[in-house]
Amino acid sequence: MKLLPQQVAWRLFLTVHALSYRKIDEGLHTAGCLSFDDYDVLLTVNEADEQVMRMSELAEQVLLSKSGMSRRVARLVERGLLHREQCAQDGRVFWVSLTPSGRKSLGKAWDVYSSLIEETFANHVTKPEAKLFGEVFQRILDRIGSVRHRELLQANVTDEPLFVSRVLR
Amino acid sequence: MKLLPQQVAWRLFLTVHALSYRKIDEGLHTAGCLSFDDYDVLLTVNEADEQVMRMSELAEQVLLSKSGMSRRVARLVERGLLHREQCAQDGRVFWVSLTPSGRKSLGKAWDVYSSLIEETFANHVTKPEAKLFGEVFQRILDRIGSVRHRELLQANVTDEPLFVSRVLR
DNA sequence: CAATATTATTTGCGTCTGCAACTATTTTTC
DNA sequence: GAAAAATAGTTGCAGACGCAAATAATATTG
Repeated sequence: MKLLPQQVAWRLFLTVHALSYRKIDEGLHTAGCLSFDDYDVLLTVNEADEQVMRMSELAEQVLLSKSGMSRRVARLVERGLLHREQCAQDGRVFWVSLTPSGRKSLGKAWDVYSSLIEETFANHVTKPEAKLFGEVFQRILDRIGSVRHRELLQANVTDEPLFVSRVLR
Repeated sequence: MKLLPQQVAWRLFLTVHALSYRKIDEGLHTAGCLSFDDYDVLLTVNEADEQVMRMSELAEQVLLSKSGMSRRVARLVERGLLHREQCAQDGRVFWVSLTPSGRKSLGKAWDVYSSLIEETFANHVTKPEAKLFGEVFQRILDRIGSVRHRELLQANVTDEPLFVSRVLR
């Protein structure tokens, strides 16, 4: 049985993801940074309009269940990285935002994370290759992805300090 | 702050992975197939020499902890998909192999899985693009990956019935 | 060849997760 | 404007994981 190049690419895609994911998660851990998972939550809040998000939005974007996010945020609040405040207008809603300490942790993690991206991925891909990757991945997202993720991508051309998210698992 | 094309590619890479992974896992589930995780275990055994593996090898290749694999295999044995037998020469070792039922489940899952790969990935990538992807991903694996994974790749050119593994998480 | 070290696997324990049930707070409806 | 429906978030519970300790079997060593 012969595999198509697309199938081979898929398999390699999965393998590269698994390996680089592990390496980066390990790297962040040994540098004493946020875990990849926590990084993603803080980053998502940081990228939100007004840098504030409600629990359910956060859960949806990070692709964690509501209950999972509820507990994750509780831990991050506990650690002083997030702030969680009941909405005055609608008592059902809770607004989550970064604390100064959370912002600092995010920045520190990004320093480490960005060099790990280079190490495990960017250094092995030429610029034109990367551009093609971006183009094809974007095409895939446009076809299979939700609107939400397309918006996220737009952020890449703004002028603000930026972090690269793993966006979900 | 401006991101390099490699960084943009990385972010899109993660996003595509997260979305397609979810879609495929869901698809397998609704079709009543093996979960992605279990599929990976059965596939790894199926690809092993003599279609037999020891626990620790299996854990290493699927990137699961030894304890995790111990329990996962126990469940799969329970369900009649794997066979687990103590080695006669070395009583510390346990050989894991597919049962006929396990082989059948694997085949059925591949039918579903392969069409899900098309849907979420392959259909959106041209052959030349896929070839470039394969080339670049292989390059990355050669530089950051272990020998083990390179070997896995060779399998893609054999004549045997083949499955594409997600190989790890 | 018995005591010790090493190797392969499993178990105890604490953590994190998702689902479904629950609580709390609006919003709708009649 | 009170009862019912809807919405936002949290908790109970059971499943799965990783780490470190425990077990079981073989290998080494003096």
